[in-house]
Amino acid sequence: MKDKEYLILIGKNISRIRKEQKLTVKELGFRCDMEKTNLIPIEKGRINVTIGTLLKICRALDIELKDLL
Amino acid sequence: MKDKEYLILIGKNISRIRKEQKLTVKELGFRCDMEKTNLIPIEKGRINVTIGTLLKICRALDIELKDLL
DNA sequence: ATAACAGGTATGATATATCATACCCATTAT
DNA sequence: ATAATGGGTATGATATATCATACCTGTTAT
Repeated sequence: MKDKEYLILIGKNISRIRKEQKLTVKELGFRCDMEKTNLIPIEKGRINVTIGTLLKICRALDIELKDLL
Repeated sequence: MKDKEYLILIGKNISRIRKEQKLTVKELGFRCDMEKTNLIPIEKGRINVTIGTLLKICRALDIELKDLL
């Protein structure tokens, strides 16, 4: 799978799980201390996100990193 | 698990799998078009590596991203 | 109608991942 | 002895992830 496809998949998983938990992007941003201007592109798969950032998001959603892959 | 611990774990897995395949850092670098000055800190877990970089390494080692977590 | 909210984009600033080069220290081979 | 090799560090340059602010659009609530 190409990088971009992989990043899009990860982003979709974040977006899906966030919505399942009835969270807005803003609320997720508050939980993991991130800006929505960075979260939205991540959910869209436009950013080559780091492991550290993914871990922050995972903790905010109470999931494991492998749940995003 | 803390970010740093997670990054160290990923790095150890890269290093272990590379050695299992009898590859030097230089050879791995050649395969994934990366510098050893960047690969070594990644194997040490000192760098907050991106998904894109991990995917390059995974392709060079013929493994899946989840194999590193 | 309009105020509040949610997702989304644009942009400039800052932090840092990655590159490129040079160098050090052990170990191994000649 | 020394040349070659492998892991490792230091550093300056470049690319880009992330922050911070401002703004737009559509939807919902009052």
